[in-house]
Amino acid sequence: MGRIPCCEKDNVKRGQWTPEEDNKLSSYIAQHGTRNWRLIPKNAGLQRCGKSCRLRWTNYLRPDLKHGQFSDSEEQTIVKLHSVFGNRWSLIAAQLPGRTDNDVKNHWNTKLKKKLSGMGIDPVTHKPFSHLMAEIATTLAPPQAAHLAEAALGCFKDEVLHLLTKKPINFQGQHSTAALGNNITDYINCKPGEKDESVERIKFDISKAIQEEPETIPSNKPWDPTATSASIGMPYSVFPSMSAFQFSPASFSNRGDPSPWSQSVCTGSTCTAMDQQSQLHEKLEEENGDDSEATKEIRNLSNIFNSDCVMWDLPADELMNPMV
DNA sequence: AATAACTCCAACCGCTTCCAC
DNA sequence: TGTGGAAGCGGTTGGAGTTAT
Repeated sequence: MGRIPCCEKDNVKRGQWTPEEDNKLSSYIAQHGTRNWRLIPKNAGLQRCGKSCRLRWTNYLRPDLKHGQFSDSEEQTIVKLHSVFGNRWSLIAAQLPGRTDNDVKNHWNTKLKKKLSGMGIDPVTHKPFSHLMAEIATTLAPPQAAHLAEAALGCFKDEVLHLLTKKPINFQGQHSTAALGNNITDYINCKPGEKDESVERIKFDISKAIQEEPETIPSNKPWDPTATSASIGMPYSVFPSMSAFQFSPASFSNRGDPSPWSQSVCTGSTCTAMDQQSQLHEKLEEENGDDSEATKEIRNLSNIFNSDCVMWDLPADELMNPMV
């Protein structure tokens, strides 16, 4: 049963490559190219599996590879593309000359994920944790919402604890509007023995929010006209040039991206945000007339979402390998 | 100085996709 | 159209190096 192994496992060496092995592989490939990986180790005089040779070549020996630290702009590109494609490392790496999917994946797992968590952003959805929790509270009806909110708190436990205990975070005004932000600030400032109590308070606020009328809950949604830029509280200062680094459902609706990732992200309340926004726009026009301040503000928000500064609105010509 | 804890990344594993026949 | 082998891909692991206690 199962597949035939690509090589005799007993006769192949595993583990770290020696410089001598690297030389053998590099010089063989320089002469003969990379056709048929199964024959390469045999012909190059290596006791390695063909798969292992391929990996060593593509991830380390290839002359066009860039070794060393990722630059700020490379990190920005990874974050932007990850917000669109998720863990499609090869797709992301294709936009970074000299970087492999393994490089990108490792860098994401060891650095960028923590960086985003430290900024209060969920690295999976690219949304602020507080926004996710508030969204659970505002979009679901009790009693399911209570259980889901509890579960969500459990899911994000590690990220939240990392966020709260290791990194000093500037919630940029979140404290002034969001109850959850308030309690998170309390959590940061409280003594170690009081942390459990703070977690309980966060949970309590979630359940309280669930029981309140939706209108009374701070939405933390950037497309919500009642939420000012300060109340949205996106502390993106880690990437200085990413002031426009905002999550926006507009890109999904504008591009009609059929990828499973977009589809999975573009569900529930986030995907209907533009609909909600346009409905609100119409309603305000009816109530206040076309030139009222409120109507203008909504229009400005619409422009922001439709402009190129939105985080994952990468113009096609900016991509190394435009994706289809 | 010893060692425990943590970080990072190269390499491996197994599943999926591609392609020649 | 179906099949089998090769290549591609993403998740996971192991271990070397570094930092904290």
